[in-house]
Amino acid sequence: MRVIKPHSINELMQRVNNIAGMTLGQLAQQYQFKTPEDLLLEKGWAGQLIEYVLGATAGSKPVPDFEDLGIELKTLPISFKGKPLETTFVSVTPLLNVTGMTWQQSNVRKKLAHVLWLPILGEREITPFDRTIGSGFLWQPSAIQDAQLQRDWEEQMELIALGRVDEISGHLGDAMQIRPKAANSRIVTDAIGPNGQIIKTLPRGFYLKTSFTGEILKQQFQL
DNA sequence: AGATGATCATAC
DNA sequence: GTATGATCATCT
Repeated sequence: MRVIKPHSINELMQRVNNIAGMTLGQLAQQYQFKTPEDLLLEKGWAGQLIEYVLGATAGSKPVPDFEDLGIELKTLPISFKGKPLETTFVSVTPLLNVTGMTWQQSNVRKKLAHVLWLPILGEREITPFDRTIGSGFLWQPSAIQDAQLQRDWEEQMELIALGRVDEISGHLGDAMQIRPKAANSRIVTDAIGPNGQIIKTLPRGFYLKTSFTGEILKQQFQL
């Protein structure tokens, strides 16, 4: 038995509204999911549970979670104060063949074109079972937000194009940063080196900083 | 405390 | 290794 995919945005949002206020544990029981004691070994558990419950279709394919609707699902752990507790992974950072790439055609922009944010009260002192699901909402970047992301993307992708990937750290970027995205720090992938040669480096990913997602929450709930 | 760097599971 | 889902652990 699996959940059938939602056939409209309205249907999707009805499902989202129906799970608001429930705990992850309640939801997990209802759908025969096991709830881990902690997320040490299952960091993606909440996201995968919610995907299943809402009828997401993508699996591990590089397409939006709700492909037909063009919507990407992102769970967002928040504190008691309603602020994001973690950065939000967006996509892997391309390190080869980046000359000529544009923000308009980037994977980051495509991923963030239409996002279903689902806040979850995720303080570490709350066991996964008791974490409460908040009110999910749809979001599309404003012109200002898009420009903000574009600046960060272009600044950091330029360094990569110039063969300076190893100078990149999480300190760069106003709204979006580049950080490691790998099973461990010994994993390597190809990138452009300082002299234009191919070098081995740690795989990276784009992450939205908590200040940026915090503003998204603010704009949504402070109205 | 908050942010950066490191890491975990799974499918292919 | 890459892509999906992210949070953990450590340092400042």
